Amino acid sequence: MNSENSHLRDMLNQMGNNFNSLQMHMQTLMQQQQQTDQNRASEEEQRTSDGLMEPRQFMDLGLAAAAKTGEASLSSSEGRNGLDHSSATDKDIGGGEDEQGPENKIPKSVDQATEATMRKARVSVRARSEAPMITDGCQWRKYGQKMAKGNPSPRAYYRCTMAAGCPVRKQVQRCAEDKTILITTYEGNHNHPLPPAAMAMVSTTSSAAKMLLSDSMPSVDNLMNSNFLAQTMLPCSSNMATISASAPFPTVTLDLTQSSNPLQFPRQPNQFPIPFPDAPTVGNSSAVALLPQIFGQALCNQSKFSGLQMSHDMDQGLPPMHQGQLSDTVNALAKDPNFTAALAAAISSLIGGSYSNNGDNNTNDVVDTTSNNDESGTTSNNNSNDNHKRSSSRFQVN
DNA sequence: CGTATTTGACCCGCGC
DNA sequence: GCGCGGGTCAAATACG
Repeated sequence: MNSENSHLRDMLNQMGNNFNSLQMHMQTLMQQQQQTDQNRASEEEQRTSDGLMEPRQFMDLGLAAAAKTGEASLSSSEGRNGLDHSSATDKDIGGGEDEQGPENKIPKSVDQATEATMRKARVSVRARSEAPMITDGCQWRKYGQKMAKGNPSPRAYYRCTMAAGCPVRKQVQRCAEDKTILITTYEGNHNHPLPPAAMAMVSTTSSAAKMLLSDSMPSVDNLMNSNFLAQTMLPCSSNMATISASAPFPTVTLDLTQSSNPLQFPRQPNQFPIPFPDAPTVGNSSAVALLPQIFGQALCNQSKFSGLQMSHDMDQGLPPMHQGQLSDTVNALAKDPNFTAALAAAISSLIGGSYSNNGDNNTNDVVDTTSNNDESGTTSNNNSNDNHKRSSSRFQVN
């Protein structure tokens, strides 16, 4: 076990280094790409405003409209919240998007754009759970509850109480179609250190959020095309993760339910699936065992997505460096749930650390990946320390 | 008694 | 301008 452990540590170090270099390379390339995209998008916008048909045949027109309005409402909502005025003023002052030449479009850097959207990005997780709220390692305080339209179950609003002034909030609601499914939507970034259990989860879906944002921010075209590519190049049946460009904010949906009935949760027409290969089946009692596989798939997906985007955005295309290596590793590890739980936490923490090293300190969109099934009762929230301890020890690496 | 939850009121954006 | 719906606030209440 020790030798294997050290061997795996080495592998993790290697992966971390590779990831860092890949991440930096990708950022550099994306910055270059955005310059050209800005110009091209502006030209295309002018053409379409002249009454020409949209050339994107595969694209849902509703989604296109939603994505565009989403971009606009994003700016306004940013301004309302007073979180980032700098990014909002550009477009607000500019007024309309028409009649502006390419030189009038202020090219926002990828970092700026991603950071701004990151605050508004949402990560939604669907998980089967009988408990009223799934445990994610953070402490939450309920501050509201509303009946949402079209859903008989109430929607609960929680605020992170691990640190004073932490802006992270989450909404918890049961699925209207299947009440055993708990939909947890996270918004915001933690401004405080997180316990290991939370870190592991944060890192995983922070990757998903980053994937979405880095992809969708530069232009709507990128969002459309890369998702289209993901759909066509990975024609798997599972409906594991979904990127929604529907306004007002970009949302990553991680579906941990793996419903046996694909018709049970009809996909919204303006959502594009990102299928994962070999997705596991999750039952009510095995959600915890799913965790390492979720991590693995998030990592795997991130790698694949990078590859997709690169090959699409850049003519020469950057090889998906660690794709095969990573998926092999993950698949192998996934066969031992006990060990992989710890390992997955280490992997995700490593990746989370690499983000921090890139000057992205608090871009952690937390996501539940566990279902707390050992709770009884349906009206009480469980944020007890017992759960924290259980979760922490579950992911500890010796 | 301190803390967490409940719940009606309130605010705000959006569509008509 | 008005109504609706989503989100938040805060006083009242419950709980340990």
